[in-house]
Amino acid sequence: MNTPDKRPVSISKQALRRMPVYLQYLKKLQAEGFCVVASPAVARALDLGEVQVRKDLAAVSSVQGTPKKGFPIKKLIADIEAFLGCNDVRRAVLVGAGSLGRALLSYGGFEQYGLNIVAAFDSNDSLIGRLICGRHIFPPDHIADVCREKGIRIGIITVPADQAQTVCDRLVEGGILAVWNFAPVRLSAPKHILVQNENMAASLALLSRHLRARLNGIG
Amino acid sequence: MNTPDKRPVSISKQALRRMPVYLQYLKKLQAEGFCVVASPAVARALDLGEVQVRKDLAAVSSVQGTPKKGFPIKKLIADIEAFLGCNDVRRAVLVGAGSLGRALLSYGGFEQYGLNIVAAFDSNDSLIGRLICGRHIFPPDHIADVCREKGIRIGIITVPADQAQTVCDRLVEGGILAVWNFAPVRLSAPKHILVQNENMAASLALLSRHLRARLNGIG
DNA sequence: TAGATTGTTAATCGATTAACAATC
DNA sequence: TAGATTGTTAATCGATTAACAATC
Repeated sequence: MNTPDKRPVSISKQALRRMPVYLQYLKKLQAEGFCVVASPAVARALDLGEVQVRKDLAAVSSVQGTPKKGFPIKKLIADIEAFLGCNDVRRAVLVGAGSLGRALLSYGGFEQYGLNIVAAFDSNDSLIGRLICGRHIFPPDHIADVCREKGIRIGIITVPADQAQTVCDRLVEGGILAVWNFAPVRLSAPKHILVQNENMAASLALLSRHLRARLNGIG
Repeated sequence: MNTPDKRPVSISKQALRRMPVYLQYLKKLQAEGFCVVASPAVARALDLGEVQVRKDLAAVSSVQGTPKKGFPIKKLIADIEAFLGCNDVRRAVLVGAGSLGRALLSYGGFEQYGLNIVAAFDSNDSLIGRLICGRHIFPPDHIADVCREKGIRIGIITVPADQAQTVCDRLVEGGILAVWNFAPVRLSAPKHILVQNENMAASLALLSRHLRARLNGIG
């Protein structure tokens, strides 16, 4: 069992985003047979600052690191998993079984973080009733009912932009608490609902501009 | 024609990430028949700070905004597109035609930002030679050759984690300048290569922890 | 012991927000 | 004119980095 709330660990949003990266790397090290790792090594491997890593790990680790040695990998993995809530399984539904939706359905990697997609919805009649990657496809007007019945907390939106708001409303109606939005629109939702936008265009913009700078010698 | 380098417009990384969001919204407004928009309205619609929007728009707009009115939407769209480099088409290749790879191949939205995926690679024999979403699938050992021949600058990696580094090396060998990496690993590449990691696990971590806080009343 | 690594405090850097004069 | 919105400077906030004493 994990120390239940030693303190309300405060950590920056950015540090939180780095946690899955550490987790990934630590698991790799573990698979390779290592038992202990020091922050400078992690920093080098992941191309991050030494102090940053030291601070991040200190923030989530339940044990102190040993000077000259580092942290026990196994414990660190358990701590990060506990911190991220990988252990409490969270059931989610996905709306929009188009290509992106299916990609997410078939991707097994999210289970590692406790996300379990239990059902999917699509307005396409030819999909309804079918099983895609092991999930039943329901028609969109069942969204609220299914969510309520199964006590779902997370909704994943992978429909086109113009349908996203309607879908969001139905999810909220069904008692969802968090929305992971892949549609390129801002959704409006009650304040207590967390809307996390996945914005690939933003990344693309960054990439595109970097490239431009390189080619033109601007930046 | 756009003002060629009025100044080496400096803008924060965060602001750059917001640009596609503005672009999206402005296009929507334009489609609805609006010609002018003021930053407070944009701020409200996108749930951002007024000053932030004002500053962001001022940074990229080629014309001053008119007090009490705002900005001409058409011009603003053109400016943001020019700023992001949506006009210079950049050809890219994609490696890994699994479910995520196909999702990206079938997604038309990136063309809006000047990204054009011209070929794909996969090690699965049953896919090689086929056409997926209009792109030919080649075997992985042609990566470097194809990139060199076609003068490709961007490589998109959607293979499993353990193959990503090899793929990256081949792309670099083929003269790629930027890598958009969807595999959950840090890639090592020469310093002049831009590696942009698309990290959905990071978003999921944020979402998951928020949800946890809400449910447990931590934060 | 000597040296590497730890945890932490203080300084720096970057981005957001508040405040305000200028303008249509 | 009055009022809304603009652009910009200064203040604040948050995150990273530098510095250093403590420790195995």
